[in-house]
Amino acid sequence: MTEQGSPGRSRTGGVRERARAAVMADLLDIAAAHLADQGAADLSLRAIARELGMASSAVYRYVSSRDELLTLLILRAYNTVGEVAEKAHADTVAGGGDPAACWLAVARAIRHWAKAAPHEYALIYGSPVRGYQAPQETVAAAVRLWMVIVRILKDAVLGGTLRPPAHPFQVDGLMSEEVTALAEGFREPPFEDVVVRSLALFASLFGAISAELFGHFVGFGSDEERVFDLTVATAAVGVGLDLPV
Amino acid sequence: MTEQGSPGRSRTGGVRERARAAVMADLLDIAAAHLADQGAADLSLRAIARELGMASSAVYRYVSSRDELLTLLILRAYNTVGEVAEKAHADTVAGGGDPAACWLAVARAIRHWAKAAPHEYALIYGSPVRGYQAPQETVAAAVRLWMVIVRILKDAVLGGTLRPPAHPFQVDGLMSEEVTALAEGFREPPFEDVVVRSLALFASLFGAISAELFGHFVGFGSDEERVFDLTVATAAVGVGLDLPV
DNA sequence: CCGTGTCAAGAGCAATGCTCTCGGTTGCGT
DNA sequence: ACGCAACCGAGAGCATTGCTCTTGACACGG
Repeated sequence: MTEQGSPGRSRTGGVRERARAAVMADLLDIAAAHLADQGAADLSLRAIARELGMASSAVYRYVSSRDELLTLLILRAYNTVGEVAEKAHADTVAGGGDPAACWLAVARAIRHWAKAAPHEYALIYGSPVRGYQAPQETVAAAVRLWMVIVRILKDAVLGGTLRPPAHPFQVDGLMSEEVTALAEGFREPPFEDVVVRSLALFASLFGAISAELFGHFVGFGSDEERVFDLTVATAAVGVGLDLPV
Repeated sequence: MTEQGSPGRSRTGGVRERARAAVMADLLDIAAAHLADQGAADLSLRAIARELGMASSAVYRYVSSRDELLTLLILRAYNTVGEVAEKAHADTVAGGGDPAACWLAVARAIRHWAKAAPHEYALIYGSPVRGYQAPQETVAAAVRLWMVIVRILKDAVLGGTLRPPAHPFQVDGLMSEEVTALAEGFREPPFEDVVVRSLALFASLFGAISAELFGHFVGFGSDEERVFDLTVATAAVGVGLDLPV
């Protein structure tokens, strides 16, 4: 962290840095594997070192602390979920789906990923770990999913498929400048409150997956996939999207 | 837990058991305090023993493992949130509020509790801890909140304030028997899909609080309370409740 | 009034995160 | 081409954790 990471003088891709990068990649892969089948709480630097064939102290050359490792894995997870969302969106658009179909596809895709990698999901959308506080890098990655939501809503407005709210919300000056800038196009009626409604989409997705994954919906429905679809669809109705379920 | 609760032979409140109960209460209080300001991950039996003035090994007379302590705290948290919800509901009903106002009040009350006790909230609604699996006892406590939701919806149907869905969902045989039994009264159109829609209410509440508490909405809105209100209200619109925001 | 059962203490084991120091190696600048 | 500085890995070590086992003491109840 001091300055060992970026040698500065050696601008050529030296042999040493290549080796370092390779070890780093191995380390991250092993860590991701451990995370995947044991969870974040049991992630042990010593165990990783063991599997890496190094002394436990040596891994500190690559990662300054356990928390930094977690941060790296968090970043990785955020980017994965961002890619999943973007891919599902692109695929649906390519298949001729309308915005509502897009949102359903994105929601399903993220749920699918979450069920396949529950510990990674929990790492980013569950309780934050120990004294961890999101570094600025993570927010950029985390915003990718929300950007997909905004894009879907924008397409719906432009395509005329977004049902205007029956009871619009008063949202003057509620959202921050950066956010309204990112969501350009939601200023005039009847869609001036869509930006804040997009958060409901986010929250419902997040809440539905967490509830299912963390066991709060156990025993409620026989077909969890359909329960999920309908849960997400209900929230979407409130935003003005009628999902094809 | 075994049979100590029902003394059997010593029907008189024995001195010994009284002392035991007192120590147990102290232990739980200290554990709750540690949980409150350090989080579940840092909860240490040794630290509790220290504060209790006992040897670390002695606490195992009262609690068989760290996980059992966590379970006890989880139970306590579930009951707290259940009480909070029930009280908010009762107060609003007493104040003459309609079902929509009830749901807003309940949602706000739970958010308020969550912000005051974030670690307890995370304990039950965040990522599940280590190898922990919810014992049967916890589900009864966890269901209290959902029962409040169902009651609100039932009152809305009976009072005629629940807007029928524009596009009803096909829900034949989707929900389990116990659940439909608990939510008696949601079988015939146009409200046959309200039970599954109630899960959307749950998920949106859960998702909105988690998102705010775990930092996923940082920098979005200037007034977090109002963002929360509108997020919950959006999902409620999808269920047929128009919250007074 | 004494035996039984409960309690607490202490030592100890296997882990963990992290630090420090010590050689060995590499590679860049002079 | 060489030497020094940076880098890298190993090992020992500290403080901490959960949990177990054994031992001694106390209190309660017959």
